[in-house]
Amino acid sequence: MRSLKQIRSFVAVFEEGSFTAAAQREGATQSGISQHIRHLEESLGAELLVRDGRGVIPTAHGERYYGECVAILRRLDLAEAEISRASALGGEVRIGLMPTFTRAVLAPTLDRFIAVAPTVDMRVTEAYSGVLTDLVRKGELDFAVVPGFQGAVGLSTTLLIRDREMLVASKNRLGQHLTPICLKEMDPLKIVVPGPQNTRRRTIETYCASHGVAIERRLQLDAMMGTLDFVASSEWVAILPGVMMVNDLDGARFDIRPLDQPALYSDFVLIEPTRRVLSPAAALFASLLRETTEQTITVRQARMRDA
Amino acid sequence: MRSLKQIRSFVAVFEEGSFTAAAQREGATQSGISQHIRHLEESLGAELLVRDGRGVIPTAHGERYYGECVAILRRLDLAEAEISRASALGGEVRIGLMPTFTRAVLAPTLDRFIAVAPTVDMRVTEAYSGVLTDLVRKGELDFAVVPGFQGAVGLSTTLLIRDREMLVASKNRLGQHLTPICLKEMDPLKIVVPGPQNTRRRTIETYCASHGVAIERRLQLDAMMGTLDFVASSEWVAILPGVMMVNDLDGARFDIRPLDQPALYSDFVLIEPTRRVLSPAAALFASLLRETTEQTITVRQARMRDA
DNA sequence: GACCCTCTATCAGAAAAATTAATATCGGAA
DNA sequence: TTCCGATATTAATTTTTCTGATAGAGGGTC
Repeated sequence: MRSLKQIRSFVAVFEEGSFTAAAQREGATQSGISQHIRHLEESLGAELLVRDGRGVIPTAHGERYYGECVAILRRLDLAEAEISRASALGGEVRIGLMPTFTRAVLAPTLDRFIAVAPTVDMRVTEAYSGVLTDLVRKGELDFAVVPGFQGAVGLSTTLLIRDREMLVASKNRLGQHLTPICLKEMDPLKIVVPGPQNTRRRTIETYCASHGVAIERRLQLDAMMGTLDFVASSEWVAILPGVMMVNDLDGARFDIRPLDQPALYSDFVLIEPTRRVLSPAAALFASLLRETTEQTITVRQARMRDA
Repeated sequence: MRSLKQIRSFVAVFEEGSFTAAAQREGATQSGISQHIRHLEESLGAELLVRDGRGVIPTAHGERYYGECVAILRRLDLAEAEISRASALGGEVRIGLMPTFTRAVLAPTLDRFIAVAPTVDMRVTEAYSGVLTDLVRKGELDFAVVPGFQGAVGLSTTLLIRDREMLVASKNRLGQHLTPICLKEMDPLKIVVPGPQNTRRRTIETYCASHGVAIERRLQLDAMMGTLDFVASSEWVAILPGVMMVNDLDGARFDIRPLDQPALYSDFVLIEPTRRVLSPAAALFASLLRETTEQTITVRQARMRDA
């Protein structure tokens, strides 16, 4: 009577907030999902979801049942992972990274990963956090690394790294490379910022507003690589996570100075679907990514002490 | 791909140790069970059970997977119980009791239960522990109360009550009713015992052998009521759990004296299928049964102090 | 309020999966 | 070897699931 398909359908509808979206995610039709939910509700003898013409809202029963269902799916996934993938580093790993990570730490991580797990079919998607979050929830990525945030339905979150934010400008424009800098004491900034849909935008604006940083002009640029290129060849500056800039610590192209008074830190978290368990290969990649990132930060701190 | 039917089939085969028995329990055919297991093994890419011509033996993978599966089924059952049965005292309750319990504590328990849960369809099966255990494992009983023992696959065990064993004889044959008695100091016993398939047989033999109790003659009688009747009208004695004898504390029919030096205690446990969760009604009955039994024991202890 | 847009429910036919009964096969015991 | 009790296999059948089309319900907009 009860089936796992019904449960998976319910979890998908709950997380996506919509039958239609759930159908897409599960590779099914809206009609099929609708019937699964109906049968589930009938056999439980209780409503789980209220259809409100504009999507669905779970009932109290639905909320509780969802929690159990996710836990059950996860446990099943874990049990099966133990048997079939049993420590074999194979299969495919699909991860999502923001440009922050693809710029500098991806390459060395990949080097190490491929050396250890040569047979894994590796796929990296570069996108901004909103897109990555959706892809992870849909199950199209094993995990993604995104800015720390306040949770999302169906995702589990683990802190991967905490990194310092840097003021970046072209060479010889900021003075003492790699030494702390207090923005409040500078001339008004001509600053490049990402669009409002980007989590970083709010972080930066909040920092500037609450610490009296003067801004002369603001330029909205939603391309990370473009931002760096533009900054390198102009008098504009940008605020970027330090982890992006590890290959430019020599000062050949950029002046890089950590924000100070107060320092600004950004969290990056690993998100994965709660209903699933990371494969050994994916878990390995995640730990290598963390290690590599931590090493680059350590290297930078050493350089900063020297400077 | 994976389905709950497959998982339930696997759990049944594991617990019954046989495809054929599992098929019966699940109300399916042996062929269907066989296919479910095959699909499960194929999709996991691992053997779970070794067919050895004389039943099945789980592999190491099978053992681990079984544990997870039971936990998952139980959790699902719990989740659904919370929703559909939500504290409604209804449906049916099927329990199994040994004659030990049906003789004296069943009636008052039923009285109390029916007063509180008048709409429940109540079914009591009287049998010895082996039969009850099988019925519980097959899911045909919600729970049963049997002598404490060393676990069985697929069953969870909870101690219900610990009771003192009594020497029972017809009136005026044992001397001081309700006072402790040391068997070693008695003349050789003419004792009625149950057959070797009964758990009590071993308990009694062990006690007698290890505490120097002399036995003149032994009579094997596998009927509890018959035993009592025979004892009441002869010079034979029996060793019985105190809880059976609460209605005979007045000494009108029997002399009853607790074994002493050392006292002999018997545990009675509640067994239920691990994969399921007791319905609220069943749980209520279990707790009433325990309460009632404890009360009878308390009453007896008061009488014993007086004696 | 009429209209439109988006979402879910329902239905019947098509496809897929589970189930069965019959039978083959295997392994151990006498 | 032969038999017995068990599981595996197979093909036909039954049941369930899935789909595509369509109907209906609920908000937003003009």
